[in-house]
Amino acid sequence: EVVLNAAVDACGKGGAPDEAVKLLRGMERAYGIKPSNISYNSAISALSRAGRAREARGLLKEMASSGLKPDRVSFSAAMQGFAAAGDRKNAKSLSKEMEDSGVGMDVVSYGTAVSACGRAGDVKGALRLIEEMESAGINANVVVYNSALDACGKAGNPEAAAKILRRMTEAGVIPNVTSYTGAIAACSRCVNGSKAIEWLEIMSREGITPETICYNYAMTACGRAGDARQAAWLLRRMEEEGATPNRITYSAAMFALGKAGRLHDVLDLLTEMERKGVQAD
RNA sequence: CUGACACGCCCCC
Repeated sequence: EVVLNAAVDACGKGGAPDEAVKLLRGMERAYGIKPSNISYNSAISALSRAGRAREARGLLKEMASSGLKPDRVSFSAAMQGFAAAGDRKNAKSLSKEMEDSGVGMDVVSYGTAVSACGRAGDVKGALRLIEEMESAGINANVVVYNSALDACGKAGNPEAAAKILRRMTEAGVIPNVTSYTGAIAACSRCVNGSKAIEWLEIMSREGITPETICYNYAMTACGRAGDARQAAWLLRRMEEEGATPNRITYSAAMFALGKAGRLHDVLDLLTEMERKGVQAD
């Protein structure tokens, strides 16, 4: 039984949702083992991960009609399929069903709902959910705030990001790299390279070492702002600071340089990536 | 043994 559940989970994580569902269906027939909540949850999660949200929700329904009681994990796993697509409506309707069926929302299910807003760039919706969870006595954690920051990133709203960073700090939640990445992404979206660089400095000062992704967003910001010098400077700077440029870094740098007409520099970078063994595409 | 967070170009916004 544990073995079969682990197998269902492994199929899901390995990107084989159909196998996961097949195993779930075969459990009773081939092994005489009734699928448990964990079996269903693993299969639901497999479908959500594959972007098949409606089928995931279908399994959730089926679970209820087959005499099992969907739990918090079942609902969050199904919600995740919609959340990943930024489908707030369906995510919300599942959270409603969750409460209606007597399964309370917890920090993870709220986190999933906030991430639906995050992907959709819906800062207001994200903040509303945070208020709601706090008034329900559930404290938002760093993941929840990060999802709200992701909304600021997608919406290109660095002011809102600054506000959320302040707010989480006041609530005793320490921002991490992902948190600052949201703020930098917001600058990138709104074409503000120098503000992005400011955030890089702020986070370093706070003792959080910027990772490659942070520089990538900052370079994209510079590129969009038409500031190829800053982008090129960031590329050198990140290496000095110990961050490793990846394929996305180079494409952001090349985008910035190309836009400024510095084609020789673009070609130089291509050579440099090859020399460093970064795969071009 | 099961659930939530971040990256380019193009497209969308």
